[in-house]
Amino acid sequence: MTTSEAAAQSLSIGEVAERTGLSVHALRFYEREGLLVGPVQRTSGGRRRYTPVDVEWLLICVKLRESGMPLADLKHFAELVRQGPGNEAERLHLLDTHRQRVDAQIQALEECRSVITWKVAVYSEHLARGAADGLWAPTT
Amino acid sequence: MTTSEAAAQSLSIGEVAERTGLSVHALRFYEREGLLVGPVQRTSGGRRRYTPVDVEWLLICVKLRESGMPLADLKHFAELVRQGPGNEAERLHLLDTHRQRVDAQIQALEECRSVITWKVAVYSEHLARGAADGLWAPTT
DNA sequence: CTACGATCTAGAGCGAGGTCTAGATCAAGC
DNA sequence: GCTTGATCTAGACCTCGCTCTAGATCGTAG
Repeated sequence: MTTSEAAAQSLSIGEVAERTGLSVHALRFYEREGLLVGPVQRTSGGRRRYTPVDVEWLLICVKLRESGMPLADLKHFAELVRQGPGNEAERLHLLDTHRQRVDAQIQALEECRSVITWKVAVYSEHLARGAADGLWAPTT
Repeated sequence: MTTSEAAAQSLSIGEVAERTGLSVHALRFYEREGLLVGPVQRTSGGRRRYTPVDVEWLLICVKLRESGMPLADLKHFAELVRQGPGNEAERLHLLDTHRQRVDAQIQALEECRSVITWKVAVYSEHLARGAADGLWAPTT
């Protein structure tokens, strides 16, 4: 890839915000916090230029955050990647641990869902019978 | 139910904390914030005594919180219940809206899960092939 | 009666995860 | 050259949801 091709593919912070769903504030915050793998390139004027690899990494960050990974873990993962090859086992462990947490979360949510669904059914049934049943007094 | 039976069934804040998983601090906080349906009864000495109905409500609160309902919504729900019969439609709406959010959350988590699973598979495969493949450089 | 642990109130403090502000600079269009 | 909008930095500020502290009181076991 030539320099001009790289420049053509690179994106401004605003464009990256659009593509990732993160705010420009959050993007700068993530960078300060060391959550990115490399330092973001700058134009001669000092503006950030994100490469497609940067964006790919950010999209993964978004997925990990969305699923509840704390910023600290994300930072740790970024550090491992920065260190380069040799620590793949640790990266794997980090991801797999998180996957287990996500599984637990899904299960917990499904339990909540069934409790809520049951309550919704109770109210629906009551309303379907109409106000005629004036004595019904839901405790909750 | 006689007064003494009610007393026998009632629980101290510590016992309720155990049964609900909330801390005693959180229980007092919830009360202050108006998240409970009624005022908690007190002993002559001023200690709280929770009824089984209080505990049942708290268990529902826990499920709703666990599934991401904000305290403000929980408070709103509690207010509706406090107002008594007549607003069941609104309660239903509140719960059903939340159920939809939970569904969306579960779906989002499942997407995250599949992204993570894929990444885990990539690393596993790499590690299974061993370090012989020295040129492999994961971008993330 | 004395300890000692549980509970009380009011209010301060905290950690996570951003968000926003001020004031300056950059870059593109007219 | 001038205007306008995007971006820059450093750092203050915010919301949420508790958590903790201090100092007093209650209540039970010995």
